[in-house]
Amino acid sequence: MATISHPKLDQIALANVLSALADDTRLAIIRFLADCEDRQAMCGSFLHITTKSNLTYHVGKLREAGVVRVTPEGTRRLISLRRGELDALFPGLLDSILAGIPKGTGETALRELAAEHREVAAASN
Amino acid sequence: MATISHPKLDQIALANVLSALADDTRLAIIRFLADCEDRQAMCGSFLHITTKSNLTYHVGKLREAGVVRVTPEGTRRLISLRRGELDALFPGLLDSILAGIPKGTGETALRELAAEHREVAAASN
DNA sequence: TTCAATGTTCAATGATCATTGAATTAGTCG
DNA sequence: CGACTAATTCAATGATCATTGAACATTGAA
Repeated sequence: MATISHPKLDQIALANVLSALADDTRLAIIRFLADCEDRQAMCGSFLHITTKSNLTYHVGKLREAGVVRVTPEGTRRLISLRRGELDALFPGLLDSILAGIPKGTGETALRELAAEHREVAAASN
Repeated sequence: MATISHPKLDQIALANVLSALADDTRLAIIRFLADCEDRQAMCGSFLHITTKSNLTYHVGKLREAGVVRVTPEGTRRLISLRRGELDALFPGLLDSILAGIPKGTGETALRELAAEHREVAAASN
């Protein structure tokens, strides 16, 4: 496989970053990564969220938007937040988003969100 | 038309807000609104960005996500950022996004993009 | 070399998106 | 009333999205 490509700093666009983060699955991923601090996670760390091929898809989105860095290491891929770079480009953005992710986004959250959805849908008209 | 509906605070979800802001047209709109400070803008204020019916669409998106408040006033609709409410829910989010919107997003950008397009089209011949 | 573990690719599906323009509603003023 | 302004609705289009599962590729280790 060709080497994994990442956007350079000047190729990271706000709209793309927002678009990449505008999804519960991907919010769950970066929330997990933020908790990992320095230690890096691999794709398999997120299997509680969704399936493997779906993770490939979502991690790819995050990578292309410049949110995440993916490093091959043996048979795995180590994934880390591009925190410093994002902070430099959009100060405060990542922090405010991480702080705003509802607790439980991901696995268990799916059922909860489904319930919420029904309530909201019912209430909002 | 039935009264215009807006989500309540507890109905404003991060993913929806991000999704609403993940678009250059809508970024241009909120950038304009932020400049307006207290004074409110109407839909017509954005006709330099795109067409009327397209504005209805985008303003609707922003409203449903809870980013913007729309108030009928005579034959117009006054549009304002729900700044205080968003700041309370997601401190720092709106500011960091507003600060990160590239200068020229909107109108002028359209011409630039069109120029780019022509170049690309010309180059691929 | 064979195996198991880890991810990727691909095609298909259904959903949602952004854009367009014509027709329409709604409010205001002469 | 009738003309005017502001904005919405609607249908159509093409694009992109998220999800799924089966088949494939890569690596390290037995």
